[in-house]
Amino acid sequence: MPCFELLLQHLHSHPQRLHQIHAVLITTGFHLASPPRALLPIRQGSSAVFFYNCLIRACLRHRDQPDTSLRLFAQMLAHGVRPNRYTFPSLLKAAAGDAASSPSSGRAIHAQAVRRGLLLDDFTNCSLVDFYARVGDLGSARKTFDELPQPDLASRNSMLHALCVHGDLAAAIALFESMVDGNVISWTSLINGYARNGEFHEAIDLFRRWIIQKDVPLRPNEAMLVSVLSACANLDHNRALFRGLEIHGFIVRNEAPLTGFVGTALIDMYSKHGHLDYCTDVFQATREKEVCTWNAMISALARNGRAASALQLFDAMTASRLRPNHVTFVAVLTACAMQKLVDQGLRWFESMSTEFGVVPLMEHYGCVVDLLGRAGFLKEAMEFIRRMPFEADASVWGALLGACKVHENVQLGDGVGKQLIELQPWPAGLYMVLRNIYAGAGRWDDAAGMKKALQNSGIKKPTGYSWIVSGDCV
DNA sequence: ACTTAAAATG
Repeated sequence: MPCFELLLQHLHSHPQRLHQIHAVLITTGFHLASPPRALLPIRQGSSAVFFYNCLIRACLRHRDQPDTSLRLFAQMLAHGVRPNRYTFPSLLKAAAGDAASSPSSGRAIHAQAVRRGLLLDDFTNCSLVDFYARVGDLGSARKTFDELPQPDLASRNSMLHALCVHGDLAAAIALFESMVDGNVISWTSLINGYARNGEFHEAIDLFRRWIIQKDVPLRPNEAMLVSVLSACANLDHNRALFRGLEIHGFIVRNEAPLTGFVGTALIDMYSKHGHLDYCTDVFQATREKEVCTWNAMISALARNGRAASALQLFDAMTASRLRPNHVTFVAVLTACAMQKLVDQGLRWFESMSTEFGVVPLMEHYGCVVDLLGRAGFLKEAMEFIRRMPFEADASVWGALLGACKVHENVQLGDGVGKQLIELQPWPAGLYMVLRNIYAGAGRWDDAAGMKKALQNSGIKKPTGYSWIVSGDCV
């Protein structure tokens, strides 16, 4: 196998070729074969570490090869190649993105890092904290972090993000406020933490606080803009629209580039507040449209009663080389449901997997049930649920229930309601739909029972919330 | 020559 020597030399002069080389190695199954035979020529020495580090890094781009990074790591140990400080950050990142990873694989890597004396390396520590948080073990992330004598800014930002993701906002705020050297990433993490935990006002306020910081050179930052705009989109209040408009103005004034993601966030924000004309403007002004930008615009049209235009835009999207994803098809099926285009909707549902390779998720089944149900094909919707490849969840039954309500089919609605009783916990809107069905049929006792059940469940009924309007996928 | 922290559409 002297070819590996050649490969290594080639890598020295053409590092950008790494991905091609890695792809070839994967497809030929080389580095997955038993260790000693396949990679014999690169046993020890500094170039071997470099080679492994590069390959492990390449795993980050090849998502389709699960646990390859861990195999590579095991293999390098088996070869007696010693991992160094460049090894662990990539390894941990790759392992965290691997669905099969668990805290225990992290602990094995962690132990190796300790053995290699890398606990003084900021990069490795930061990656460890991040890894534990990403595989859902906040306790270990916290413990690792707390044991660092002097965590650097990146490690603190990692911890901050971890706390936000796991919903421990109090601890996140405490950490944030203790940081005198917080940077844009720290601010973005907490703004996003507020937003994803439903504290939209706080997210917007923190963004404004950041703007007021005069001594910091304000370079508008894409992640921060996206986070705060999504807070404006999700806040169901007129004030939120004005805040969104302000931020849009801020973007224009500061000549922040209207990237695909910022454009997406703006379209979504205007769409949720019913300003379809602004959505169109932003969509046109966004130069490099991402798939999500198209999705946001298609949903905006569908949501604001322009289903035909939504379907036209979907055609335009497929006509360009972009690949629609599962979100695209939620939007398309929603548009079909609103226009009662049953045949067309069913055709798209069929072709999404056969033609576009997008496997339908629960949401898509919910959309089809909504599509059939709205058009009055209640029996067919029921039949469709029976033939689903997996158990329908509350959102799917809820779509059918909504249709029962619209078409005043108390008998089926009653049956569906009984089905739903099996599925806990109920979404808040469900109680009200059931109540209305019973009330519409004059079954006041049952209706009152539902209202009582809602109160007992302790769920707050969101104001202005309607199961029917929000559609198929609640 | 190889390493760390933030973001979105349903």
